[in-house]
Amino acid sequence: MVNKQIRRAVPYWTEVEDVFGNSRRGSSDRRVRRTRKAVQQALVELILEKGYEAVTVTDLINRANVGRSTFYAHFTDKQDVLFSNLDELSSLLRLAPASRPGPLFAFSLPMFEHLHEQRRLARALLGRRGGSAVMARGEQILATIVRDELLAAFPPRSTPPDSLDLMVTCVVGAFMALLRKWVDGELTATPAEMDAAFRAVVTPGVEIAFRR
Amino acid sequence: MVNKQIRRAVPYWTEVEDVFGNSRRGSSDRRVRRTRKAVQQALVELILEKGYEAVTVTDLINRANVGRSTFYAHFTDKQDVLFSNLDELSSLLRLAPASRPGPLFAFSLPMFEHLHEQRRLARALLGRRGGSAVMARGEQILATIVRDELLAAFPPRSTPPDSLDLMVTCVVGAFMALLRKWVDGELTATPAEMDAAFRAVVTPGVEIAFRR
DNA sequence: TTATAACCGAACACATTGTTCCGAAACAAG
DNA sequence: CTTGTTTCGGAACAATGTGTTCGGTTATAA
Repeated sequence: MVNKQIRRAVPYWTEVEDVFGNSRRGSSDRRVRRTRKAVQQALVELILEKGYEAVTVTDLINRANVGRSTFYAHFTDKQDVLFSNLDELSSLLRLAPASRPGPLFAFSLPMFEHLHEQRRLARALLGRRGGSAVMARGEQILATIVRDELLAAFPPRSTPPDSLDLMVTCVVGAFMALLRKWVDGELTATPAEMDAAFRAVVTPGVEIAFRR
Repeated sequence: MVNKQIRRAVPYWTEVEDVFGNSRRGSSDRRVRRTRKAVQQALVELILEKGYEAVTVTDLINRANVGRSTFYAHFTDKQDVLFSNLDELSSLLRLAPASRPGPLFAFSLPMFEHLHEQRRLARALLGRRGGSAVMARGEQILATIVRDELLAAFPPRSTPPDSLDLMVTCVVGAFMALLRKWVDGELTATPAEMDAAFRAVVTPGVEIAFRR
């Protein structure tokens, strides 16, 4: 009577790692790919319709036409689905070699351009209707990028480290604020214009602070 | 058998208005004041312990030692309690005459100072563990302040209006990012240092953009 | 073809929300 | 102090959402 069969969905998978450091997988079984994609797409649709907070797991499985037990065989949470969607956006955050000499904040333009192409997904994940978790993680990643870039561009001795933190926070905060309003459609501008505005406000202050 | 008696808690109240434009009241009945304050304090405590999202209404009424029906006689939501707490912080946002000549972004230092005094409350309401609604509203209010300040300091013709929006977004984004990390204790600095860092990064870019 | 794994869906226990009701207690006014 | 009013407490309730279990069915890969 004891059920010794281990019930595992998503078995023979190869490991991949997303921007969160979580392990994600690419399946060999067609059913698995089908189910996961259906749920992910359903989440994006529902976020754009009602906002992330308002989306329930019941909504998801109805929209995706997936059984309840099936859902929980693949994802632990609503949030798990949210994060799984980030695989597609992760490449975007991986650019920025950080040690290449050049103009400051080189990540800006490519990032705006990439988000422009993925408008729909970006809006769902990064906009106000999306959960704040994605933005928070993006902020974190961007902070290390900016920090490394500044340390590479200027001799580390010229500034006390805690002052550097303050500066990084300012720069990242300005960028993320621009980005959020842009994907939400509250700002109408081309990627080039966004990049120009960001750099115009932020760069002079940074360079003066480093007395270049 | 019909209950014609209108059951209203919180009756003979004088109107007040908070930063959200909602009407709040100061009661003459001691029981009412006692109940409201108990719930508000309970929320602050619980936010600092578990974070806003994790706090349930049941948690609130247990911590505050208040009956369930009593709670719903005073507040509609968890969020309603959150907003009601803002009365204490509202004065902080009301400063900034906006039309007085002087250094740019004069709101910055007083705001950091005031938040430093109200450390505990500020952390609960504005920090990561607090709901994002408060931050969102603060951002909105600050945006109009910054916008008015820039329009007052520079002739409106010198800049296209949509470019102004971009700049305002940058400035507000930088400030709010600093503020959030500061109240969360991720940044250790005095109010004066916070103000200096904010102005150092942001001011040069703004003044150059307006070719002063 | 066949063994296996994924799927469906119902049923379940549990938590949370917001409402209703009534007796008890606190309050303010006279 | 008495009296009429208002608030409080707390149980009970329906409604909704979550996450788990399990037996039967179907799709998949080899």
